[in-house]
Amino acid sequence: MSRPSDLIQGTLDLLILKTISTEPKHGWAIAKRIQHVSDEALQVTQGALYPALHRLEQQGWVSAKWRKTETGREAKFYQLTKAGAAQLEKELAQWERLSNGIGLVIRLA
Amino acid sequence: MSRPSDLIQGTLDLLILKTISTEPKHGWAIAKRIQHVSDEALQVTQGALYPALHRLEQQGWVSAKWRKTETGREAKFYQLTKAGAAQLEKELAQWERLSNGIGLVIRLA
DNA sequence: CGCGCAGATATAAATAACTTAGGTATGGCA
DNA sequence: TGCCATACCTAAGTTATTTATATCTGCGCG
Repeated sequence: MSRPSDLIQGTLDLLILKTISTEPKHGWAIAKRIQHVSDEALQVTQGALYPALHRLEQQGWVSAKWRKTETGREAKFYQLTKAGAAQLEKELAQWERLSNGIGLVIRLA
Repeated sequence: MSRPSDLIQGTLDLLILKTISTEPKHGWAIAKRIQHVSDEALQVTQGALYPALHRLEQQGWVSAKWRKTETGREAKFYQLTKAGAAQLEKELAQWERLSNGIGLVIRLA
């Protein structure tokens, strides 16, 4: 089918929201974090990352502020909003339901 | 913004291949089976189903034959080819890797 | 001191997979 | 006879991605 992507279509929002749920992070750090935490299974390219962040911001699920990183550079920090937290819950539930459904098909074919 | 779809993008091929891995089935039956086995979590609409079947056939992963169903109707039965079985293995491995990666992110944020 | 690289942002064009919305045909049953 | 469930199919539109390109800046190194 398509190229061996390192992302499951439609799960990026979930991944981003979850990744900033503990504390605000900037885009670059979010991508690195997802890669690292997933044990390198997932990879977030910049072409997917930034559009996704802008989408989330437009939906009001994250808010952005320019700030300095620990290394002294300017970066845009994204923070989960209240609506974003609610959305995260929804997406988590959706993911559980659907991925579990796929698990059933795989096991019971 | 992930409309509440009843399918995870990119997993339909896997679901179909797996569903016909035990015995050939026709399109309609494949869709019903996926819905049922997934405990109604997954839903395969016809607009997604038939293009997917044709894709799989073009790739040489399934072969199709017209035959009669148990209820005496003509239907197109899809059977997994050898290449299809190999592809199924690939997609299973890919799914395990990626969904596990998402699981990690969800748990370790 | 200049240069390149890693960190950091961003967008545009192309593509793939889906949703939505049609449409056709047939056998069985009320 | 007329409708419903079964069974097939396609086209147009939407969306999230991939691939490719572009820009800016601190820092380390020769």
